[in-house]
Amino acid sequence: MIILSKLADYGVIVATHLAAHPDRQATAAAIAASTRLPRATAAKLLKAMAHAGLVTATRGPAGGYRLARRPAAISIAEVVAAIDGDIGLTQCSVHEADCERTTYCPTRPHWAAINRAVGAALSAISLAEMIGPLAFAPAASFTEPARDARIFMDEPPR
Amino acid sequence: MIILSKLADYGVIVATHLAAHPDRQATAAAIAASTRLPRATAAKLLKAMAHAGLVTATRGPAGGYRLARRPAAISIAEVVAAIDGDIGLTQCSVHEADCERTTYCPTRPHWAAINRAVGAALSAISLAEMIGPLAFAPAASFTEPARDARIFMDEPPR
DNA sequence: ACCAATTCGGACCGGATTGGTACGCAATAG
DNA sequence: CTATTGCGTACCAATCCGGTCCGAATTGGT
Repeated sequence: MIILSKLADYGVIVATHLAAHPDRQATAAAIAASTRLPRATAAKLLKAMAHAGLVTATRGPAGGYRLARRPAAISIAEVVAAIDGDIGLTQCSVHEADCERTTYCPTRPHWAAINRAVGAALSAISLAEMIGPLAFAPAASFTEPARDARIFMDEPPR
Repeated sequence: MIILSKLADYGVIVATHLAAHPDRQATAAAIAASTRLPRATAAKLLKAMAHAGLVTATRGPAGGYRLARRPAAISIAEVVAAIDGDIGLTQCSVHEADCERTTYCPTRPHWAAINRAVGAALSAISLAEMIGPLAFAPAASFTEPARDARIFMDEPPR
């Protein structure tokens, strides 16, 4: 199974590209060319990110997109959430109301915990870190998972 | 965005139900009734798990399903993988060949690391733990994920 | 001050994947 | 032998994803 949608994946690529040139103002077409993505798709992604406040857009000639904050202040989780919506493992993590099993399903509280762990993993890495070489723990400690805990937690979110 | 597919979610519910009664031999119909799932769907899930070797099936009258191992020896990751296939964040994590961006895309190594983290989170919890109360650290340190953000679990859109 | 080029913004549509179902076959216990 | 149960295949429906189109806003030139 693939966790991230293609669009979310592309969105991170676009955001990373913007982070690599934080000073320049780039048009949607230029970004599409640089990332080898279809123009319309890149435009759609940028639109979503602008809506979420991650990038600022200026119209008219000499317009274009630019990151709204410093690359180090934008996490992967935010980019993904801007495109695909909030992150949740299961249906009931996102729409609690839709799950009529709430009362007797014993798995729900556990999902919430795993949920936070996954979210933390995506929140812990910023666009700035995405540009350079591996900047955070290479997860060597995860090869043997060892229950009980603190799964990702060797990486305090800054 | 929802990470687990509905079927994978259901699969965990079914597996958890089996783990709650490890001695009993349960028919697909009985499991479906207990979990309030459609019979055909439950059967499909059980078949997939049997194929992956997580449950054993015996046919004929008085047949049914049973966990192949002790509940503590089956991880959530295995159940999910049995139904949805291997876990990967992005397309290129699963089919490396399909990504022609391999050479210049700077984000790929990072994905692999996050990938391991997610996999570890799902591998770290077993069916046995899924039955009882929260058995591992609820990741309380991440409840405030950083900066403005508040990415998860609040639920604004729509 | 107007016009026009350029750029973003929202609505729409086709297609693929997923979720769910139905039917016929194989195996086993009574 | 027969009834019950799982096994496999094939099929249908629906949601969601990915992509394209056309309209709205803004700046720069004239």
